[in-house]
Amino acid sequence: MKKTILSTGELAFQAGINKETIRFYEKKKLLPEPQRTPSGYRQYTQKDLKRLLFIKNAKELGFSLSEISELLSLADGAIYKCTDVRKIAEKKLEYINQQIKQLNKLKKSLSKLIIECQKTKKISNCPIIESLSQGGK
Amino acid sequence: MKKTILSTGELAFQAGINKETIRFYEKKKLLPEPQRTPSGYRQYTQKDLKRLLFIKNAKELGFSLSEISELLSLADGAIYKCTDVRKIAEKKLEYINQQIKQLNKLKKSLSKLIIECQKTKKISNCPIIESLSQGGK
DNA sequence: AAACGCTCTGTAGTATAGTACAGGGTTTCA
DNA sequence: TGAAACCCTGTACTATACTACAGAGCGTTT
Repeated sequence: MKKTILSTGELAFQAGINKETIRFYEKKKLLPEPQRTPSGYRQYTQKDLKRLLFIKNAKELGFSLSEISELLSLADGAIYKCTDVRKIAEKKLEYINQQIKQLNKLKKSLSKLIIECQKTKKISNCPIIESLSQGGK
Repeated sequence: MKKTILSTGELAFQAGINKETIRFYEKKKLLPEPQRTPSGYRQYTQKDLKRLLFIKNAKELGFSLSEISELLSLADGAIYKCTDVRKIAEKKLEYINQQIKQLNKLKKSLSKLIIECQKTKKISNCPIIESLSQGGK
């Protein structure tokens, strides 16, 4: 039986997220301000837990908090457009592809330097250092 | 004919780097404290320019400032060991490979969601939102 | 009733890599 | 000589994503 009302600590535990982070997300408007007890303790619901897990999942998919904010606003709308959501995802995908491309380029350059370095018998004048010291890309 | 003594502004221009960044690198010990004129103006040499370009190149190769710091310390040593340098580069390469792997995973997940989203005719209940809302990876 | 643990608030610190600016002094050139 | 252009210092701000902590109040347990 799952509790319907959760304290900050319980919510944090259920979601596997730091308590402070929950307050941080509230400040960032990713989580709505919850009901409070008369003494001021936050009272979260299962809906909040779901939302928090949404954020967690989206983060794992590589979305930034501001992108997640966008996604949440869309999802919060009475009628959100699938295409709007897709647009964000596609933008992210494109960015990820660029990153992969860039990293592959770095990988190539770095691998080349490492191989050169391995072939070198010299103690000093490491090809990696030399290459970094010289101008030109 | 290249000037042998460069002011901060000239060095910045030659290296294609912001003036403030040069002071920042000095604070971070990536650049040594240069000679000064009697009135306190920094006097850089071609050696400093080279070092700055080293930093720039290394950054383009994906090294962080602290890694660059390590590389520079090695290069500064009277006798640095090529293998020490290579170790840093190899560590970086491994990290880059991990990043590529991780990004490829994200790419796959995101592509799948986008394709599902495209197939959907529904206005609401976007598969992307749905997927993010659900638990499980 | 006291102790312990939980929660509250606001502020400040962490890491990364800078950028911007205020308020002064210096150089250069017309 | 005086304005423009440059340089100096220190501090504060940017963005991202938290994390830590002090000092207070609340709630439960013994």
